[in-house]
This record gives sequence, structure tokens and C-alpha cells, in this order.
Amino acid sequence: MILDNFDTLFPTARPKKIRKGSVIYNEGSKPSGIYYIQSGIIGLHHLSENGKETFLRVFGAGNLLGHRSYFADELYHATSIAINDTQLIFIPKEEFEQHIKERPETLRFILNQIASDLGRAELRMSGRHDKSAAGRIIESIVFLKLHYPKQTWTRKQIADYSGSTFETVTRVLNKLEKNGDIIKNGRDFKIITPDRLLEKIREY
Amino acid sequence: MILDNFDTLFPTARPKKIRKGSVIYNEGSKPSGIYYIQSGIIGLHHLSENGKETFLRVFGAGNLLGHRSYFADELYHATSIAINDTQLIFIPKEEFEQHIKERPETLRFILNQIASDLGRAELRMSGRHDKSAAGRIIESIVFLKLHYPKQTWTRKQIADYSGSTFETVTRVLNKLEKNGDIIKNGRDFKIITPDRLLEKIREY
DNA sequence: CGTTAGTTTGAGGCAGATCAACTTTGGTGG
DNA sequence: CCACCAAAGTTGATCTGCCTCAAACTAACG
Repeated sequence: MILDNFDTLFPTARPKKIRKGSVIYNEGSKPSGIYYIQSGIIGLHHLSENGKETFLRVFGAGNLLGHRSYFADELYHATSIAINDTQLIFIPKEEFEQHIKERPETLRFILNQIASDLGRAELRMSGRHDKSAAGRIIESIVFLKLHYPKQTWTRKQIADYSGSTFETVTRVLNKLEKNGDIIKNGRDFKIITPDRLLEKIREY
Repeated sequence: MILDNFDTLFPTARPKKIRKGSVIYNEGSKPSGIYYIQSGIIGLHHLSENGKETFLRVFGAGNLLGHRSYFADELYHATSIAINDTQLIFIPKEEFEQHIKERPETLRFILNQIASDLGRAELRMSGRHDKSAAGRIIESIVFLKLHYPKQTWTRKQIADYSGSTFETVTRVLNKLEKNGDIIKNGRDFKIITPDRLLEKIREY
């Protein structure tokens, strides 16, 4: 879901360039406003004490970032990291609250998005037990490639998104290639028919 | 989070009695309004084709129900079932939209709740990989007993909530009793010191 | 006090994580 | 433009948490 021209509503905001790999905010810190992404891709990651990493959500151009914690009135529950070089603007609390007063429909728009994200998160949670690792990996590559076709997702990113390991992702991708479901090209790959692949999930 | 006296705002709504075990709405059907729970406990469950069940969320007196799908503008992604005898009112779309116009703060209240639920869902999803089954079971009983202390949760319900099996729940509860962390009483049990138990999760 | 839904306990199996050693890719700096 | 090298990917072997299956037990409700 994308907010077109959201940034033109905040003309005073100065766009900030973020280098690939750098952190926008850290788990545990306190929101003081929200971010709007003008370009680039950002990943939201949860890191546990035993070193396991979970790739919770992806955000692209036109998305808000940090809005969940802001509206839940909580500390950030995960860390956001730029997957690519990114450009974003930060909208401080006061300014954003003013905006909401003037445009109450923004609230409903965000609620719609968060409600949809909650459904997706819960289905992903279910999938951790009722689907095989291969099935989850397939769902993940279809989702990631559908939303960000030009991005070369690493095996590690796919593993963290699907709840698996990069070795297992490697093995599954090889099998998919052997079956003619994807075509590999260097580190990248192309899914031939995403819809048909999703239908075959239970076979893997 | 609880909406006090939300039902008095809809005096025309007729309370409906729901028997333990019966379905309020089914996965895949279309929301035509939202529910408000006057008394009782309701569980939201996702059932997969291979028979696995996931216990997604619990709702009690003073909670809304069916609001996620309503605001996401989606079909229900899971089935809601009365865990106890329950009394609720249904608020049709038109009436609810009218209410939101008159009381826009309701929208922010619901957004706050859904945003918080999303955070919890994502942390539970992470926990499926970075915590042992025992750890997740402990978190689940602490959560369920904290919010619904009088409810006798079955091993199956705890298993579906934690992403495990009822046999594993049995084994963990026995170990917890042996270690003096809980006291069993028939099918029910009491957690001695929930906070201290949560701190010991990584030991289990 | 009979019935059944819920619980306990044990034994065995396997999906997929982990560990390890090697190969390939693609960015970069000379 | 090419050589280098760190990051990413591959492949195989091993290990294990906990799920599955099975069978006997027990609480709780009508």
C-alpha cells in the first residue's frame, strides 16, 4: 500500500539519505515521529539473544515506517535496516498529529494497512507449523519477488523471512530450478509462474 | 484493552447468547459489521488443511471482535469460537460507521489495539524459531493465565497457542510442577511467580 | 456412576538445523 | 580493465528436538 505524494504534505521536511546496511532505528528505542520512504527498500528485523534473526516486514518507496510502534504507543520491537540505498523523511510527532487533525482519513488508511499486516503476520505464524520449510520458502520468494521484482534477495534474507536457514533455501531453490519453476541467473532468479508455484506448495 | 460501556452506545442492539463451542464467524466469510463482547471468552483459530490448528488470539469481556478483517477490508482469515458461554452484540456496518463519525477517537483506539496485536504476533512468530517449545509454552501459560486467571486452559489450547502439541505441553507442565514453578489442581494449575518463570525461559 | 473429553507416559522416527569444507560471484581499487 | 578478495552460495554428513503414534489412565459433568 502506497501513499502517493505524502511527502509534499510536509514541505519543510528535509530528505535524508541512508546508506545500504545502516540502521534507521533500533529495537528498544522510543518513537518520536514516523518515517516516510521516498525511495529504496527497508527491512524490519528482530534479533534474538541466541543469534537468530527474523525478517518481519519489508518497506518500499511510498510506505510509512515506524508507524506500528508509534500508534501502539510502545518502544520499537524490532530494528529497521536499509536493504538498499534509501531516501526518507522524518515527520516529528507534533507535525504528524497536526496532519492527522487536518486529514483524519490518514488514520483510517493506516489502520487499514496495519490490520492487513496483522492478518499476514498471523498467517505466517500459522505457516510455521502447518507448512514445510520448502512451502514457506516458496511463499516467501513469491511474496518478495512480487513486491520487489528488481531486488536480488540473498538466501539469508529469504531464510530469515521464511523461518528457515540459508542452506535449506539453497537446496529448495536448486530443486525449484530442476523442476523448471525458477530460472537462476547469478545470485538472482526469476519465478516462471508464481500462481502455479503457489498451488504446488504442498508437494514440496 | 477494554472498551467500557461500549454497548450502552448501541442501545438498540440485542445481546445474543452464544453457547460454549459454537462458531461466531467462519474463516472465509465476509464481515458485515463488528462484534462487542459483553461476557465470556472467545478464541480466534486458524485451521489448516492438514489438520493443524493455530490459536491466534483470545478475546474477553469488553473486547471487540472481527474488527481486524473489518478494517483490513478482507474476508475473515480465521474462525472465532466461543471458549465459554458468551454474550455479545453485533453492530452492523452502517451503525458502526455512524458511530465513528460521531466519535472519531474510536478509530485511534482500535488502531492502538491492532498495532499492539501486530507487535505481539510478530514477536510470537520470531519465538517459533528462537525459542524452544518449552519456552513458548511457558510464555503462553503466563500470558493466558495473566489475562484469564479463572479459565482452565486445556493442554490442547495451550499447545495451539504456543505452536506445539498437547503431549509436549503435558511434559513441560510436569517438569514445571517438579521444579515448583506451578501447582497443579485437577486439570487446572496455578503459576507461582510468573515474572520469575519468564526469566528462566532459556533454561527450559 | 457411567461416559467421554482430557491427560499421561513411553518408544520411535524424521524434517530440517547444524557443522564443515569448498566454490562462485560480483564489487572495487590499482 | 582486470585481478583480487570478501561476501554469498553450494554440497554433504551428522545430529537432535519434538512430533507422531499408541495405549492406558483420570477428571468432571450429567
